Amino acid sequence: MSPLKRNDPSFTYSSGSEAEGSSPSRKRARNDVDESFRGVQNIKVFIVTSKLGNDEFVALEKLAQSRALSTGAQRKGLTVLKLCNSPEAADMIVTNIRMRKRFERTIDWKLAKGKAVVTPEWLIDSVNLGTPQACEAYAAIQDLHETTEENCPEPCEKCENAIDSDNEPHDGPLSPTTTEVDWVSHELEAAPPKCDISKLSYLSNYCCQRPSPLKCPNQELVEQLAVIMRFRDLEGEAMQMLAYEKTIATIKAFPKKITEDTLEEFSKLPYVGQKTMTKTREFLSLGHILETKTILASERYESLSLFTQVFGIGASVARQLYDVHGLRTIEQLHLFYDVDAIVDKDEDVADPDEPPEFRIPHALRLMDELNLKIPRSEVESIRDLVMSELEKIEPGYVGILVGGYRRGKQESNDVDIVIGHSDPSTAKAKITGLSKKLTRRLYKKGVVTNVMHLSSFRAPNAMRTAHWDSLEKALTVFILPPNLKNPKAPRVHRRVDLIFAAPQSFWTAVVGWSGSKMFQRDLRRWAKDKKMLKFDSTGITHRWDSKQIVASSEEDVFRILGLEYVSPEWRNADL
DNA sequence: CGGCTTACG
DNA sequence: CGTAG
DNA sequence: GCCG
Repeated sequence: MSPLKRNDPSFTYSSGSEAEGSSPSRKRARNDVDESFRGVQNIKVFIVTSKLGNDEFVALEKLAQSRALSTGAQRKGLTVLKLCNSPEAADMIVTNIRMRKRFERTIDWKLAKGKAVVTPEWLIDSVNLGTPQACEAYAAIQDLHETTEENCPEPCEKCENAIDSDNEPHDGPLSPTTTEVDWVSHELEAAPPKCDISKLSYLSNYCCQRPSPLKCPNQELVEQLAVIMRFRDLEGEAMQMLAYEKTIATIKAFPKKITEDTLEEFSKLPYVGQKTMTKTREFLSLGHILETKTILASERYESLSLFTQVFGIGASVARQLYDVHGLRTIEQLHLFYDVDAIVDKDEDVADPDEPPEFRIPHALRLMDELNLKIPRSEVESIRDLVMSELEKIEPGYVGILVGGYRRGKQESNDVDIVIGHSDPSTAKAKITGLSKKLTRRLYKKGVVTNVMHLSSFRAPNAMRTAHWDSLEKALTVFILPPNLKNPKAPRVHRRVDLIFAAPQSFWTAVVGWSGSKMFQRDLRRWAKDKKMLKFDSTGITHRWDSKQIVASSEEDVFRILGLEYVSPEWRNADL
């Protein structure tokens, strides 16, 4: 039957996330932000150097620094990991040591009994999953297992769940009994799913209720349909394109290989109609879709695809270039836009303080580089560079890598970072204007070469009551400074999107910018259709009175919407 | 046959 | 119309 | 192109 069977108790109260208080909505009406966004919880972490290589230690330090995590339901606000220099001051001790005797030589045993003593994997998983993990599964020393559980800094619902599922052989994150794990490679791997995907259903009409992996069992069919989808887009058939996007999103969550045996079940899935079935049958019998083969063989598709790869050229301009100007190749585009001449002209008027705007000639020159995939390690380097620059402006900024990286993609097309501030009382002031300030600094350092788009907080809208836009964004081009380890490594221009979020928008921004595109669209569609809520870049608001509902964690966003939590690795509803 | 995310530049 | 997820 |  329908997977949408639950009646949502949270509907009446608009948010199931209130920890206390019998009339949450009235309280919120008084002061939205301060009531719901209660500030920072610091987790102080001490890392034991023994039994860690220097590189490993440095990597762990980086992980623990200025990292924003979401809290559980009981506490509201940001959780920030803080490194500290002494074990006495710490809440948690991270160690790679497993033997009690060796550990006792480093840390006083009585002291350790008052802390949570965990393996490096706790740090890695907590950062990768975006929320502090229950310590129980990560106890480093057998004899400290119980005290570690008791002293875990986030004793919330997750710990209860962990106890509930105690007898279950959870193949969860990492076995605490494992010794000598290759944890550096774990850091690079997609985080293991922590959501309960058994509560999701691939039959839902909304992809935000389905578990969508990065690669599905029918990935080849998806690729074939995606060609038709792109072609519909290029030809300006937006609704047909949308239909293919939805069909693809459905298939991404279908866990069975489509064969003659499963074809009937497949035909009943949402957004799988007659046209899809015809094409799927072709794929089953021929190994490809007939229309896809035709499209791929056409010069028109090849040229239009090529043209739209240039930032600033969409389907409409691409068609005009093809139909009106008769252009076919990138070389012809270069001539058409007179790239060399415009570059010279631009250099004459360039402001040394402000990064030049990004126009089509720039995009053309950099097209080859910008189309290169970015490995996860470089995504992380770019994040580290941005965060260290922010640290110089003022301490307390936090950043989360979002986009495809967060969904587990091994290679990204661009880098997306949501930036906030850990002190909610001053965060708005510290975020306002930061977009321009940061990009200017990075431009002067030679890291940012261009800014394609800058937006800032808008003035209050006269029509609506006290409603500020709470996102700033900077769409930029980066080039990293030479790598000291191998100076000869090629340096490539990269697209980097920086999103600056006020505290009340932080977690909705993280969810939105984590994508996928289709996942985000269906969250908004769900909010509208089922919950009478509006989900936009500023957050979630009631449609009738425009009162904002502030989410205090990523999971809170799902709770507010009355949805099961879906972790980022399962939000890959797009191709 | 209307609707399909939403906003900014 | 182009950008973003 | 598919759903309600």
